[in-house]
Amino acid sequence: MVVDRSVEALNEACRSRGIRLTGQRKAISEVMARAQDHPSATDIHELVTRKHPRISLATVYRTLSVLRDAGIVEEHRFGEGRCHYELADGPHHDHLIDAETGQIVEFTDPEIERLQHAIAERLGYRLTGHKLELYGVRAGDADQG
Amino acid sequence: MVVDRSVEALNEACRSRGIRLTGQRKAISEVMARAQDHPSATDIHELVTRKHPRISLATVYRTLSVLRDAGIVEEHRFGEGRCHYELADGPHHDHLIDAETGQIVEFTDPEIERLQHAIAERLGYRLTGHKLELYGVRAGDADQG
DNA sequence: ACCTCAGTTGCGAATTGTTCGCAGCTGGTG
DNA sequence: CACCAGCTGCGAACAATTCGCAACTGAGGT
Repeated sequence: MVVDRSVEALNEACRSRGIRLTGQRKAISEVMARAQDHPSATDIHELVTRKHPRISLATVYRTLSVLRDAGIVEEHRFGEGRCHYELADGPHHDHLIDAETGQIVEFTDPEIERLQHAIAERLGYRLTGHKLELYGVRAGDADQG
Repeated sequence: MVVDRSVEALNEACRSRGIRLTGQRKAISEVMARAQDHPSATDIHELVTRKHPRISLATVYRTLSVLRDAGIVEEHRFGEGRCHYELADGPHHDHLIDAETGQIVEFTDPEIERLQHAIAERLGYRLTGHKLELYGVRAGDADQG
């Protein structure tokens, strides 16, 4: 799923798009590159403070917006209030959220992608984006009945 | 898509669940019954004020929560910040949001429902809920090139 | 190495959407 | 018709995100 997670690749992606490389941005890229989950802005802020104790949450938000607009990170709004972020460095995928633990599982399904386009077309629209989230509990777990 | 939209049916649904029927709640039910779109809490508040000029936005939120928990209305979080509400009085459907106008089109697709279950199963989960939103622009409109 | 300045940052305050605390009110039951 | 659990209005509290502004800093040119 991950094509290239090196910080240098992210920095290069920024340079190529004319995004100035500051210490804060490099630190955020580093955190994003390491992240195995889908951290929120405050999660990221907390992690980045290890390297940049005085970095502001606003800067984290601003940087994430810049990276989002550049197509380098993806922003997700799962269920509740806050946004979650992940690198957009692999092929498209959707998410299944464990309703009990909040754990997020990534998956792809070409069939469902195709269907979404077909549905939009059927309704007279050209698909420009979509959001598919599945919520579930681990099969065979205690809460079955 | 709509099975029964009469205010009396909603009131009865409340009574049968032990939800006390106040003037405010009846007015909110009335607004929801009439709504052809997917109004936000403030939309609903604004409409309800016609009948109850002193109703508080907090009451609207509280009532919507009560109705949501009772399974009488559904709460959606499309793209941006605020929640949108609709009666849960028909069969399940998903939404396509016009990326330009914000207009919401409802649709159902048994195939996609089936696929979602299949995917969850494949990942070792039992599907308990899902969210599918398509974003698109009207095909053949100006912004094609 | 140094200058320059547009772009970036930190701070705290503003915004937006939603919820809470509490004193007063009210539906529906006896 | 009285009672009281549950409901309401109000304004304040909250949470996530954005903004305004003065100070700072990368990276290109010299």
